[in-house]
Amino acid sequence: MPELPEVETVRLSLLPYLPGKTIQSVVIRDPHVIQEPNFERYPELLGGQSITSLERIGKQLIFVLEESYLLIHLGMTGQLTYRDPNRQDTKFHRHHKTGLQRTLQHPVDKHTHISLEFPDSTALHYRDIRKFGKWRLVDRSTNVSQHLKLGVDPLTSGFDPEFLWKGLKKSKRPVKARLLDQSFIAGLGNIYVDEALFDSGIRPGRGSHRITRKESLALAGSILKVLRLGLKNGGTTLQDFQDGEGQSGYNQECLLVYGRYGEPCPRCKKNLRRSEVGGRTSSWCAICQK
DNA sequence: ACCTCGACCTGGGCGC
DNA sequence: TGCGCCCAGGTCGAGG
Repeated sequence: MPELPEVETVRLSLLPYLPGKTIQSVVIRDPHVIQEPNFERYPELLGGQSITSLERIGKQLIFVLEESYLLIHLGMTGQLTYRDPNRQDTKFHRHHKTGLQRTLQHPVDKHTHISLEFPDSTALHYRDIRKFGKWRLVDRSTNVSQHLKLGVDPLTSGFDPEFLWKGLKKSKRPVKARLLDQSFIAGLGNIYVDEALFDSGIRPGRGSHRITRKESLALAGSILKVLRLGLKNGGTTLQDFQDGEGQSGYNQECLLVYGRYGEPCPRCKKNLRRSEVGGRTSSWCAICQK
């Protein structure tokens, strides 16, 4: 689920609430997603620290604490929601599948594995159905990009057509697989890669090293275009995604090719093809993408 | 050094 | 209604 626009949507939605809050207690119901250090030390290490700011590199969320970085990756189904018990439930806005209210009232259920509790009785809940998410706690001296082997975030100044072209030249794998490599570009996933490749007219199976300089220029623009659109639409909600307040995104309504194989191409009307590229299901147009 | 593949999980949708 | 199969936004590590 969560690619760069979804993770950024979560970050932005939590920004009004978390910075300045002090972590009073940590409730761990299922330590499955906690990587390092051992989860038993979390209450001791996190308790009493306050949250300075919230940052993001690619799909990685970074809680900047006084003495640590709390690194949270949402995996496929991770959700972070802020609960304020003083806010009213809004019964008319329940998620059609999960039943979760679209307010600040994310109730603890069997998938809510970790909660950070604050002195004002509000809390940050981590819910993750498939448990592919990961929590890590590292020292503030850590270089997060280096530590997690993350490449360039496309929404930063390090990302430009020249960087893209040079990076694409280095691999003979399919261009789609290269774009999904988080140590090259941090933040793209299956949805936005398919969308960007369609927008720039490039087949996902083309050899990465065979993408021309001119195509890289178009592709760089398309990547930014689809990511910004996703962000503007509050992320793509296929099943589970919601922001920190429980709101679904609506970018799924703007996807042109992802998951639409068999349907007519929005540009030429010939049916979109489906194939497996880099181990991921891909949707593309044999006419519009070369 | 590179790449492909399966594993890690749970749940939804579909065909029978 | 129920079972079994396939599929899903993402990494990771083992092995070729």
